[in-house]
Amino acid sequence: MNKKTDKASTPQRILDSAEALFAESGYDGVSLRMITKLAGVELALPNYHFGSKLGLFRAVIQRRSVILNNERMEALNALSDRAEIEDLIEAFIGPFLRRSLFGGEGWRDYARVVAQIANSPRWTSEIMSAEFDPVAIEFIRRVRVRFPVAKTEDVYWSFHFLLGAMTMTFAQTGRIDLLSGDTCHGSDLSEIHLRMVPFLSAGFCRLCKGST
Amino acid sequence: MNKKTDKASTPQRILDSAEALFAESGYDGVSLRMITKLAGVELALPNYHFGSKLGLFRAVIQRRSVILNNERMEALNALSDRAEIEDLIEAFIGPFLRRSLFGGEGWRDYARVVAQIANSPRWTSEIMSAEFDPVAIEFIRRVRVRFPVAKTEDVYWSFHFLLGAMTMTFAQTGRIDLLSGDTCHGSDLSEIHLRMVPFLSAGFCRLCKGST
DNA sequence: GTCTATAGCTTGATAGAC
DNA sequence: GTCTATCAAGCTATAGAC
Repeated sequence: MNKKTDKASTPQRILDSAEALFAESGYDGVSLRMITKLAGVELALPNYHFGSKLGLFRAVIQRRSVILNNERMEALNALSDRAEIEDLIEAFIGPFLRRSLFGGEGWRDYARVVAQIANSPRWTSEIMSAEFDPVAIEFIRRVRVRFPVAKTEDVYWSFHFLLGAMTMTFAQTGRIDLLSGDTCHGSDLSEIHLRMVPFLSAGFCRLCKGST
Repeated sequence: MNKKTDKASTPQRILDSAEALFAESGYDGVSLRMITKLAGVELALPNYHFGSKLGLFRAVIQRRSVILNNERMEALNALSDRAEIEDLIEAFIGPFLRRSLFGGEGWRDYARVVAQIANSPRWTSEIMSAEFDPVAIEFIRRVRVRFPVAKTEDVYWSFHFLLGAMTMTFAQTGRIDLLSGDTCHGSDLSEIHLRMVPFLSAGFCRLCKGST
């Protein structure tokens, strides 16, 4: 039984348990029985509250992507049209980064689920585009304002590289800890923030400034 | 039945079919029944040739990672100690990129499987580190020769961002095609090569040159 | 090396009582 | 909204004939 969810409503308990398990083993690696056992509820309840296993999966994603997208959109709208690329990238990745760092296990697990769906063709249109395209489009619009001479393709590809680096990093797979012999820590997101924004900003500048 | 594998040996046919299906739906999203049906072989044969479903999964990865790692190591060893960061990155990602582009469906599917395991904590030590750490370590060693003043952490994190951008890009999820309204094409890897090496090189320079 | 048959278990979903 | 019971289908793995 999940300590954090003992007093939460049934749908919340189900969402929390599903999120934790999906993060570790993916959509098909988890059964409704595993989820309901962890949540301490009956097997029939996920289907009652969410219609189906797929409905539950979508609900797990949507619950936090709504919050995240609001925060990102607000951060972008707080910037002037003359904002530097560093500010734009900070607005896009900052909310996700801070949630992963300070938001507890739930947000960390959510980031792991996002990394999985972002890297599989299976969920591309069904979930990724549906959930994240509006903010992505606004981010790209502002990058083009910042770099008016940039080719359209260069902006999209820069965003794509950002997306890959971001999703893998926030998923905290443990790879960099292992590879670096514990010199780097995937869970120390302040260690990350210091490096991800400059790294990606430099990439955008090189590609979008027009001066090759 | 798979046209390409009609005349191949049974283990090869099984590997090819498993690769294609794992690429789309991941390890748990695919059953031995689906694999053997696509391969046109009996249900018992994967277990005979590979011991278990997990053994088959490992074999799918290893078959091509051995080839890939040899090519990458050779490309790195062909460089002098004074090679530019662009050359180092080209040596690391070039072989994977060219295989994905010219290697046919098998290599494309392999890249999709790699993206999934690279983005899940579940396979980090078991597969990712076991298969890819040696080349990663050699790449990082050479980056540190190129940037002697760089902090250890900056080099590892730069590599991590490279890894995220690379695996998602080569997985060809279709996201950038959809997002860009078919302006960019995830399958046009020459379009990618032109942008990924500069983007990542700029990131490495910003982080590892020591001049913030 | 291949094929048939099957054991033993788990799966998602639901019908019906409360 | 919850709980029990259950269904039909699917799952991995293997034993034994050829």
